[in-house]
Amino acid sequence: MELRHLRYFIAVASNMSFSEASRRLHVAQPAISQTIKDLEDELGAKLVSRNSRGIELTAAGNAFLAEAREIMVRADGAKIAVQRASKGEIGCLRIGFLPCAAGPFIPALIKLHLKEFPNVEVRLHDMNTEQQLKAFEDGKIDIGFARPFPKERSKEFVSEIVYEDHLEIVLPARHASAKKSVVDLKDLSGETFVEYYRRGSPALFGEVISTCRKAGFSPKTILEFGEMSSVILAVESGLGVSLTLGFFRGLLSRESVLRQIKPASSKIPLCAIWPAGPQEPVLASFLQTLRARKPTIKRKMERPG
Amino acid sequence: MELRHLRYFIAVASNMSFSEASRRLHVAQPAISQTIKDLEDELGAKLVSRNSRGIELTAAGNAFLAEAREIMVRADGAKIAVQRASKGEIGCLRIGFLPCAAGPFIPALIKLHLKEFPNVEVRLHDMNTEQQLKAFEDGKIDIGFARPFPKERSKEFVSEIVYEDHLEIVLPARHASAKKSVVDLKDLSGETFVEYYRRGSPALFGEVISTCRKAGFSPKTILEFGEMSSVILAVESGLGVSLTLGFFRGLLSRESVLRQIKPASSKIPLCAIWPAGPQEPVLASFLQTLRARKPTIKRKMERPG
DNA sequence: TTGAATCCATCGCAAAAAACGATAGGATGA
DNA sequence: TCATCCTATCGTTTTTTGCGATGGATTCAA
Repeated sequence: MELRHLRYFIAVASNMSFSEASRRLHVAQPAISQTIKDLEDELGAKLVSRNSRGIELTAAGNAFLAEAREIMVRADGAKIAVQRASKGEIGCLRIGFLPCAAGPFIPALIKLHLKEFPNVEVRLHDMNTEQQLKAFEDGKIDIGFARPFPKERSKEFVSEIVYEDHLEIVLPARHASAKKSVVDLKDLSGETFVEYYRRGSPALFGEVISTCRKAGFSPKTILEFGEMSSVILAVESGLGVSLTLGFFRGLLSRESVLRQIKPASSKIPLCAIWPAGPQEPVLASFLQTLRARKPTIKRKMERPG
Repeated sequence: MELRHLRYFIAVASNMSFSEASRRLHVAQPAISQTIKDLEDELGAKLVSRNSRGIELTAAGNAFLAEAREIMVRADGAKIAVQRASKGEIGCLRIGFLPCAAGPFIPALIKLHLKEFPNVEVRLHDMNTEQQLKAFEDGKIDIGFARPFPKERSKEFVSEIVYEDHLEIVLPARHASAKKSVVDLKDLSGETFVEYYRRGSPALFGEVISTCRKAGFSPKTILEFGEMSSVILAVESGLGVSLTLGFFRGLLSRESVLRQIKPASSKIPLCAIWPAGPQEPVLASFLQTLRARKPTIKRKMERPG
């Protein structure tokens, strides 16, 4: 049985005539007769009773007609589903993101995307950069917002910088250097550094170290905390100073200040990362949304001025 | 697009391999490749991404797979529906019946039939014989329980006697003839006859007349009533006597009696009637039930002894 | 690194299926 | 009775489908 049999049978049943069906289908009448006969033979039951003067459907024919129509509707539905899936209008998009660095702009971005693609299912998974790399290997996410992946893996992925930040220094409000608008990092070589824990963000931690090196020293003591708010609290309690990302300024109270540093750190990018190679339409359309939104994200996340 | 495309695609997607699908389908691998390609061309989207070492479904492919599976299930369902319809297991059976003569056995008969064919939809329509004839012409019923149709229409129908009854006489309990066990109809030639109205059952009415003729007279006065209970009531009120069917004995009170007559009337059959020609399976299976039930119906409806 | 194995795509040809045109048989209606 | 309309059947042509052979690409193992 093929859809052709159903198409012909539906035409015959709808017009109650072989010859009318043949005209509608632009097919010769013997082809219709033959096809209906084949269908009846395969099903093992007469579907049409051929009386003189027109035809009638048997009970089996009526039952089959209803099913056949349903099938044709679904066949059209299948085509439409493919069209829509291939335009990225339907499907599932699994997003990994760094909660601290991407969390602030993710909700608005998703909302924007769903406005245009309301039938896409979005799943958010908060993961650090390391976890995202693994999630890609396991095929668990389609795109990630993370720090750059190790260079040796870069061929497997495409990435695009969403925004960049710098390291700045958090000082207790009463600290001597707090009066300057740009702090010379060398002046802090004797301080205890309070930082976000290494494993949580190796790239960030590494940048802290190398920025100090660039200033000509290695941090004497480093306290690591697993929560950024704990880091700030420690500074405000006078335990030390912290080199951290500018956009954390929102967490500061009156007890601490954020200052630019000299020498400046490298730029610390937050990237959108996805597997190299053929790209699913849901992802492609999401990337379009992301690119359109990027200026807004940059404005929000990068240090003003 | 044909079901073949769906079958092949489902096999490819299920096995995640063209060559494995070709083995399962007992079809050469190039045929699979070509068919999937044709399908993709028609849908205007890649369904399968051919990587080295195995293949992957695209988002469009996944969307299509779900639909395709659904369609194949429904296609099987359509075949099954036809099988069942052609065995009379599903469908709709519209029954016309004489309420007085067929009503008493119809419920049990339907119940019996539905026990074996629970998915048949039964619709009951109470109609007199004349209405049933018209209902057949309009294609409104599939089988009728009625008095025999006029001979000139008999070629269009097949009929089968369900049970037969005789005319008997209903007399007021105090009537002179009520003492006899068999009443000589001649003795009643001067009586008023109270009968079920002619149009309601021409065959029955005609038999009343011809039975009187057989006894050698024409009824002097005939009162017609539209309800059998009114007929009985009239007799019990002393308005006359009534030649009627034996099985109405159930309606009688102490005020009237039912007696056999001499000469006996012709047998009055109640028939199952259906259109000649090809016969729908729902009807065929119902006829089987009817034939199996007929002895019980006869016992119930015909006069004992 | 090389050779064997596996996988999918392509090509030319053969087989099968579908469609066509002609025509026959049956019923209807003027 | 003849003309008309409808469906079934037959033989032929066209289209589709399938097969075998082959090639490029990749993987795995020696």
